[in-house]
Amino acid sequence: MPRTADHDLRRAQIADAAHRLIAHAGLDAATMAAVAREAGFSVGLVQHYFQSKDELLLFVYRRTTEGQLERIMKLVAEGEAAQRTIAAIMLTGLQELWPLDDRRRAEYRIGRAFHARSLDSPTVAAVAKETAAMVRAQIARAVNNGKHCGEVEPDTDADRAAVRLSALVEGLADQLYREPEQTVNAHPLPTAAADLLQESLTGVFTGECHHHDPDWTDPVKTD
Amino acid sequence: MPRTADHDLRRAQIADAAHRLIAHAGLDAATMAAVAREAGFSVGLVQHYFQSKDELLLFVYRRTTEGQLERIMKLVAEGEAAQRTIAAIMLTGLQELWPLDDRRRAEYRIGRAFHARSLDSPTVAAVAKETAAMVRAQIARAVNNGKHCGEVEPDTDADRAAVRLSALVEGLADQLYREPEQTVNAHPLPTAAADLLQESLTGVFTGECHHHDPDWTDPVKTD
DNA sequence: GAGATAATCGTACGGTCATATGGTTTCGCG
DNA sequence: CGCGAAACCATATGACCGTACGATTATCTC
Repeated sequence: MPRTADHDLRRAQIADAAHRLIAHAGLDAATMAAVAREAGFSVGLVQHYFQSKDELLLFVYRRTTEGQLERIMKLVAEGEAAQRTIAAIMLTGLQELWPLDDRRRAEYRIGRAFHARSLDSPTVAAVAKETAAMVRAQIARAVNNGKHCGEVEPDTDADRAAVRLSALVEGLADQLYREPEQTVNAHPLPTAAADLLQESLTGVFTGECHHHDPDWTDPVKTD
Repeated sequence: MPRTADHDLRRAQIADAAHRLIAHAGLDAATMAAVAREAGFSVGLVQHYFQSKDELLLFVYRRTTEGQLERIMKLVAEGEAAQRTIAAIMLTGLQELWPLDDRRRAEYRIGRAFHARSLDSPTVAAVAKETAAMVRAQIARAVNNGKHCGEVEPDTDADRAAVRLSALVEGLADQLYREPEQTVNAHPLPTAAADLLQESLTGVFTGECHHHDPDWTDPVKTD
């Protein structure tokens, strides 16, 4: 057998290079040559690991959104362990989608770049749809779990709340990126946005938690 | 004096052609050659009326957002004339920003395409910022007028409400485009979104209107 | 250690795009 | 009329990009 290399590692290195380029200068800057240079490989090698540029870009997009979701899941698990209220956990978790530091700003830029691409690329659109559905489903699940533990009124419409909250989070993300310096009544926008999100969460999670359902972070079942 | 042509008309014809192309197939499809063909002119003529492609695209973007704002203003004026409540007028007006028919879908696609471009182009970003600020300012103004006529509690924070409402509208627009078929508790998403917006408006416009201030639609003063 | 094969590289090819340039047509006005 | 300038056109230019392809290198196995 011949020379070997860690296939997944190479793909990750290349994807990371593309990730950096897209975050720094947009999709147009992520040419095959630029990605190869950034990764420290030749163009031919990038081609060796990705059959086409589209495949590479889709891989990067998937990777980025999955990274975000995983980080949120981790925060949820930690909040769970610390016995925090569902509302408090969500307040922290959802802010992972906001451009509040370099890492999240990069993810936001990538998300928005691919969002535009999704308008004309069915494959990218599918990932965007999937991700959005995932976020909504997790929120809905959290609300439903809130019912079981007493944080949420039993007649609350979880799906409706999920649509509302995810829309608010997405819209605030755009504003935060566009006008980070903006102030609302002397509060910087990041603070104001967090307040608004908390307020909206309080509108749903009106009660106090009586017990913790350790399963509420489980993956959504499609039953 | 030499041959004459309606300069503004030509620019509008070219911009319309570009508008159609971007709406139909994205910014990448709007090449100089494609725009010229769509408009029925030669490439040289397009160059004659726009010094660069960037100038053309910025012109198209400006035109599109201004068109949206004008349409909203018109709806507001009509609602004013019909003595409708501020909340009702806003419910109608803000939906102009949602991709609910071909025209608005086209505008949404253009808005999102340029939104991505704004991440790396300061000039485009400036227009996006301007537009967002305009929308927010109009909402804040409407809320303040609501205070004068009794629809809004006097201690309501108008700026805060404007940030919240504009974020919700923007986020719902994305969901509406991404998953128009989505249903929330047996309601189609467009209906559910309108309900959600109305609900949020009702959260701000809690009272009844006692009189109409005919000036509340005036352009925002920067005093 | 030899050869087989994956890993890696460099480059060439075909296409597209924005822009530059020079020419042609049209028409207002003296 | 005729001429000059703007309106308009066709094509050349130079750059860049995604991909194809052949060559080279390194390492695992026997």
